[in-house]
Amino acid sequence: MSTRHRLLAAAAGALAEDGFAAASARSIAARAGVNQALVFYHFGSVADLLDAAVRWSVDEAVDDYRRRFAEVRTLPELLALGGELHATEKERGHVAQMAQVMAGAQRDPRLAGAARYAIDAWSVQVEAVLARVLATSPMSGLVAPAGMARAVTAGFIGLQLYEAVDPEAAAAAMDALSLLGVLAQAMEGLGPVANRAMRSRLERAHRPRVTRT
Amino acid sequence: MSTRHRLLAAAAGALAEDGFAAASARSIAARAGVNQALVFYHFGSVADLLDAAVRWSVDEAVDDYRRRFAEVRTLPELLALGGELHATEKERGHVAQMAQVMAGAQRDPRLAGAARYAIDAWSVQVEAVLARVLATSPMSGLVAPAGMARAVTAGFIGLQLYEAVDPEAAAAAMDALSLLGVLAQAMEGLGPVANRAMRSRLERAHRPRVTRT
DNA sequence: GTCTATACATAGATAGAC
DNA sequence: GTCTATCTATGTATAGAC
Repeated sequence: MSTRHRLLAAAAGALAEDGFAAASARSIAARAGVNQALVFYHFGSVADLLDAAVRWSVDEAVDDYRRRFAEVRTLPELLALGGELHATEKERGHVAQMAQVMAGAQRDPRLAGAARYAIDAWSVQVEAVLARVLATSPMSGLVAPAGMARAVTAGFIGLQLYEAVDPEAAAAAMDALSLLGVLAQAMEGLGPVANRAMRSRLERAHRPRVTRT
Repeated sequence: MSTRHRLLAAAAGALAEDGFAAASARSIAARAGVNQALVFYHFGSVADLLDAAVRWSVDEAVDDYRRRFAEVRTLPELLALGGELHATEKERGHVAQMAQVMAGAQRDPRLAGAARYAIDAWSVQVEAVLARVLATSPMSGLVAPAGMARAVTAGFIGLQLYEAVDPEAAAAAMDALSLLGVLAQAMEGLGPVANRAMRSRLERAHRPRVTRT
């Protein structure tokens, strides 16, 4: 394993486990078992290293899940996969890492670029699933899969942050969310008549956007 | 305005605008226009000041919205209020501040306490609305308002983080979310027969929890 | 490519004058 | 209560030996 590679992995780990604020050149180098100066030799700056590490590790993580996403056919399946992803990635730290990157990105444009890259990478997967899953639903054509996918991904990151703050409450939140999938799924099997009725209700309710004054 | 008070406000502002990593005793004191040593005189440590500032500012923010939450009667209204809150608080920085606190909380137990306090404060408001709004819905009794409220609040924070990373995409995500409210609202007006049908579908689908092997 | 050594900025925190 | 001055630790980054 090359030093460059070790630094990438160490930076990703430092972000996930120690957080953005503690991801210094010294702590990353120590984690990688190499000298601190090599951070600057290989990547120029800590920000550059973090940027590279996020892109690298997000590519790896998404690759691992690409097949799983492709198998999803229903919304509850998507939520089940989300729950599984939540559990696995809590150990591996990929999503926690993203949360840290997004927090750091609030003031660092370079990290913001990495965060955009990461969210897009995950969202593209979710979007493909949503487009497939919602095609036969009364919601089809009314909801933009791209926007919904971003909402799902961003919301998921919020939940991941919450997980570290209050594990029990976060678990209760995940449980409650599973109902949304059940709800959408229940709409699927309504039959053509009820389906059309539901759809017309949705269209009528959706057009005049809700505005409060 | 007392020095103590100025420090609280400055700490809240530093968190929201400069981020957790940049919220140092010196930068906060500069923002408050007081000497750096006063942070330690009044609060003992930076972590203690941040903790106090978060609790103080969350109490203020929630107070501002208490009445508005109490007026909400439907899910689309809740989402509309959420959108408005998103817009106003982006300027005031209360939710961005929470995002920073949650990011910092990943490794700092004291900040984790503040984060729990903050999420609970918002969630209690959301929970009351959800309990009221869902009472007449086919979902009543199936979804735990407490868990759902936490999911909404945590997800909202994720969206707020996303806002700084990719404003256009975040706006698209908010738009897509508004459909969820419309969806639930459309279920409300289905009439008693369809309502019961929907409810039985939900109950059947919900009981045997979706598990993938 | 990797190391040691070091320059320099900024962090948290405290002592003591006022 | 507030200030100046200072200690100490840690951060980024670079120069130069190997």
